[in-house]
Amino acid sequence: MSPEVNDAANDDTCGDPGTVRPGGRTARVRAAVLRTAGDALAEHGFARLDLADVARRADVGKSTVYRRWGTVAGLVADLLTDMAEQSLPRTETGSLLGDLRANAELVRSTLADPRQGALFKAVIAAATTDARTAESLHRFYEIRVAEWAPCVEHAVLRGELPKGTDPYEVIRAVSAPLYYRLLTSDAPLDEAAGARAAEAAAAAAKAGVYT
Amino acid sequence: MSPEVNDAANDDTCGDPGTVRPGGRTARVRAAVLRTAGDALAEHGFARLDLADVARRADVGKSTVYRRWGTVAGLVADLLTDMAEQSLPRTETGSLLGDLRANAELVRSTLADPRQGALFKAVIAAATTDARTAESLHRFYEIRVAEWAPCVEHAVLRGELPKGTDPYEVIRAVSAPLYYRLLTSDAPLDEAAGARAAEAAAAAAKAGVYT
DNA sequence: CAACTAACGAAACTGGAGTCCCTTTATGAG
DNA sequence: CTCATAAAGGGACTCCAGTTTCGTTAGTTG
Repeated sequence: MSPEVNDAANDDTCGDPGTVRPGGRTARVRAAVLRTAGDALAEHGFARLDLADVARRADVGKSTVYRRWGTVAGLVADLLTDMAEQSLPRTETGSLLGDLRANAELVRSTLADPRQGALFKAVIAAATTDARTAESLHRFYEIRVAEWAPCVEHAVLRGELPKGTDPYEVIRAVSAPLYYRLLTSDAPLDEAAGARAAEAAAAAAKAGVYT
Repeated sequence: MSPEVNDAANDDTCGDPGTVRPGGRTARVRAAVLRTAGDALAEHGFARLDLADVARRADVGKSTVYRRWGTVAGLVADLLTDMAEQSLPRTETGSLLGDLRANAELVRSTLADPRQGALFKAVIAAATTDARTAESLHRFYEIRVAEWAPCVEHAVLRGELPKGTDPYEVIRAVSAPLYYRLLTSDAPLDEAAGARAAEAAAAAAKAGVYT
């Protein structure tokens, strides 16, 4: 199913729809569909998302959506790629704890926001279903983590953390408890939770757990 | 929809199907359906689970499944209730780090197991869709966390941790990075990851983060 | 500014998930 | 053991998500 890469003799311009002629209309359709998909995901969650409804709400032909994205999982994967491209600026406070607190607060406020929180939940749920979607999700988080890793590297250079500390693991340690709470508990994601996440990661890193 | 509790004048024996006459056949059907549902969830994930297929594979009438559980979310909620009842024994090693390591290894090996890991992913995904399912999931984790909280309480009594440490938060801190890795990364959940999770939680707790 | 064609849109079609209704089974009470 | 009925089973029916087809629109190229 779907246009796949054929064995040989296929060196002509044959890509997925949207890649060969990415002109104005195509881009407009993509933007409208992705925005609508985000809204629908945040509203009804991943399971109740059907492409026909997205097409209707985005004022786009139903067959267009099915042709370009095919399945819910495929659409979510593309949405994640789009989200990964929108990079957020990182603040630098000068101390490890300050930086981790800033990161924790950014993550916390995002997840605590009703729309964004629901969207992230839906996207994580979608990734459990489809391998391609999972790959997109993993790449998304890899990019986000990499954006904040320099904070930890600087802390190592300043001597705040032991040499050989894995910067990625420290950043992940900040997010982990927030996501865990979002998914497995109904407790609110308040600012105290964010602060605790940052402090715990800093304490563990200073103890040399992530070397 | 579904038989709900009516306001008044409903004091006769009117419960959801399966509660009034929970005899052999009814219990057998429930067991068969839940087992099959677990298998199907682990195999295809939450999105591709349809009750008709579960009924077929469980050798149970389709209408029976729809009558008793109604929706995929309802079935998963019941499955979670069933899982919560199967309590796992807790080991006690005598030191905080030892206990947390044991807990981490239990969680890690469960999530790393292909079938169990996929099942947990699916169940978490299902909970993002339906409020009742989410409630069941939250209760499940509350029970599991409560089972291990005494380890932390004992550590406080032994003087290993500062007074006023929240036992639940420490136990959650052990699981969080493992679940975060399961859901947002394709890195394997090896034993080192489990050990690190335990050590990080212990270090943070000793630093007084969870007071 | 044509001509070409990639991509979109409208509408008919289809298969299977979910519903309904009636029949059969077997549980639990007397 | 017998009876009343809770619950399961079977199968026809409905409805809509997803597919297919074909005509239309609008980027792209020379």
